[in-house]
Amino acid sequence: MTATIKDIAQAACVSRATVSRVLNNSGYVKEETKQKILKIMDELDYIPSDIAKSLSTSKTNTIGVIVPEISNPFFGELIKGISEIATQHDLNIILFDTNNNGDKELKALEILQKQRIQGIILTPTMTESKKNYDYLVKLNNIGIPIVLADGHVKYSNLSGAFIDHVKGGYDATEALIKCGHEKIAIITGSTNSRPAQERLKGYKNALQFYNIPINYDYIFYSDYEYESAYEISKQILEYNDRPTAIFASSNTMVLGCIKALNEYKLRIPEDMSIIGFDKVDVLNIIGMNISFVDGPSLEVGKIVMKMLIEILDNKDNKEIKTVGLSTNLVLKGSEKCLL
Amino acid sequence: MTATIKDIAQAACVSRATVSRVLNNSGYVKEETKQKILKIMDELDYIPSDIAKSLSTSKTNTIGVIVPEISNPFFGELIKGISEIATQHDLNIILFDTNNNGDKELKALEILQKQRIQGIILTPTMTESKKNYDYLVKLNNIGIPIVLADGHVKYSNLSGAFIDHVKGGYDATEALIKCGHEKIAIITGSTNSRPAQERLKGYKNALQFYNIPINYDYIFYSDYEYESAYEISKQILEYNDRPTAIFASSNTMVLGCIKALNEYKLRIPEDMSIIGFDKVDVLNIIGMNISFVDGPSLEVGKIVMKMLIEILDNKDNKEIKTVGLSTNLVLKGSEKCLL
DNA sequence: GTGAAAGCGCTAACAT
DNA sequence: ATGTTAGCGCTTTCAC
Repeated sequence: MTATIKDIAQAACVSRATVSRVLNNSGYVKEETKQKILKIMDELDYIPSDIAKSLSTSKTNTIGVIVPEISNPFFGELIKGISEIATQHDLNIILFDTNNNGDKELKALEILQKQRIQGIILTPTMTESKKNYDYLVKLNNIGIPIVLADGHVKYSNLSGAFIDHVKGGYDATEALIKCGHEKIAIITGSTNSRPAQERLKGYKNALQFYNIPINYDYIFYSDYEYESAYEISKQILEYNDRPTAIFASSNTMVLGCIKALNEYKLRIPEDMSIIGFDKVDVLNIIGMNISFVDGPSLEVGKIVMKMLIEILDNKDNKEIKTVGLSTNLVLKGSEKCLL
Repeated sequence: MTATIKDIAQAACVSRATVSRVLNNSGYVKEETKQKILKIMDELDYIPSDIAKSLSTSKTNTIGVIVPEISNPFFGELIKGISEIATQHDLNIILFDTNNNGDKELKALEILQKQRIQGIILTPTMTESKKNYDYLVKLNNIGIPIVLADGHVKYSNLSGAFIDHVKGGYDATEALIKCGHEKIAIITGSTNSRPAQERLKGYKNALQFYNIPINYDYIFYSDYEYESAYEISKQILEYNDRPTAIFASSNTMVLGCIKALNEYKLRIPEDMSIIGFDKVDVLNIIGMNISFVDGPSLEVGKIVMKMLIEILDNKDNKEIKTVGLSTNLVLKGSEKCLL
């Protein structure tokens, strides 16, 4: 087995307390004995046990991160942001991918509790409906600081950083309107997704502001998957009164939309204008210029991590904080100007 | 603070040992007392400490996973595969993204050692050159089972599962040859990447087998980034004796290649045939049919995890195992038939 | 400056 | 079927 603090102490003819002191650079220890101890540590390939330290100090210096889907680049960026700040503060990350599965999310929370991690950053998978009782009870009584990353949990009141999806939806729609479009379809996420609801609201707000009547035949509910967006897009293209523009309000759904357009041999933007939501790197790389609303995922990651650290440094302050983040409209020319 | 096993024992008027027994379903305990204890655990919101358990049992049931770049879908899939098997065996995962940074990789190894994790799955970032001495020493003396996931480490001898990149390169090149191409360019990864070397070797082997002389002007060294692949592709397109096909041997590099072709208004495959390496989901989704060599990333993940579990279950057996995995050529029509 | 000793929360012989 | 007890490897208060 590996050497323990006891072995080091014996070999150096000092007490374990002294070894512990040099380990943590705490308290006084004569330079000479310090050097001796360090030398012996090296010789014996000593590696301190974080487990024992955690048990002793009641601090694990580890946080849990729970996301619905790692492979979605939005969360990849989010994690990168979290990771960057965490590393700066010597915090480790235990990561859980729930695969959009609420039960896995609950399970993850339970594991993290047992692991005695210091805090949790969570993007919940069940944002609205599904009033899973066990889940809410767990979340509200978990006794570990939680910060939400761009995902609300109904019936609970937690700190977090949230992207302004209403503004994002508004901006995208407004951009199309300003190009002269009036027949604008939206493919939105499922009704129990709050971001989806908000993006839709932004869409409606923009239309109202510009006095364009809302045509409910132009509002399509998808499920964030490209397949359904593809089917819906085909449906849109078959319309008698075909829209001139489509706001495909997620990075996956815009792909389904593009696929449908390709199949119908329709060009972007000559034959159909489109705007997406969230960046799709590959499209930009290959030079396919699709305008989109950019959600600051990396920044959200950094901010939530900073918020969590502040909470950890300031345990007594139980106040709930909420940070709003604005989206950024990136126009690449996939919206045709009709004026 | 949270309740401990001691609190439960006192409240239930039993010893801590008995509580521990119901906790682990081990040994005998009367149904009646068991129920009483469970009830009290529930009332007191008892959550056992994995930390204390780990210290006591010298088992953390946690493994470390180190990858060079989470956002690359290849590693996303890999992690999914690992995760799936790990969950089945109640193993937790601590994830490290080294961002292709060798120092971070070394740091990750050190943290994992201190965390007393049971084993490591590693895709090293520094496959060939950079004979970082500290790193090798660490790797060879770490005292924790390591399984490599499709990445070799020179001067070390570790178990792992590896994709047959030679065959992948061969298959791609052969497919082009069989379509009648003779002037085939390859954009390969950096010379210190073993997979890149192997893919190149496959390319050469195929040419030789079909008696096509190797033209070293057609071999281009990139760095796995799309930008350089883009620059190289433009260079290729400017050639007097322009190749009729390009084998862009990674998922990022094929994008740079496509970008260049788009800029030159060249159609695939009418004006240029291309084959990539590793799948790019987005391309398939939007209906852009690019042929590619598919590396079984998900399967690699599952296999390495299973290998690691076997090692953990069988500590005395120190034999080094190596599993080879074949690639799969997926033809989508981006190679024009000249015959 | 350094040591002794108790304790963090749990497990696992060994007793009974 | 249950209790006793000695650890696991480290920190930390209080003495000296």
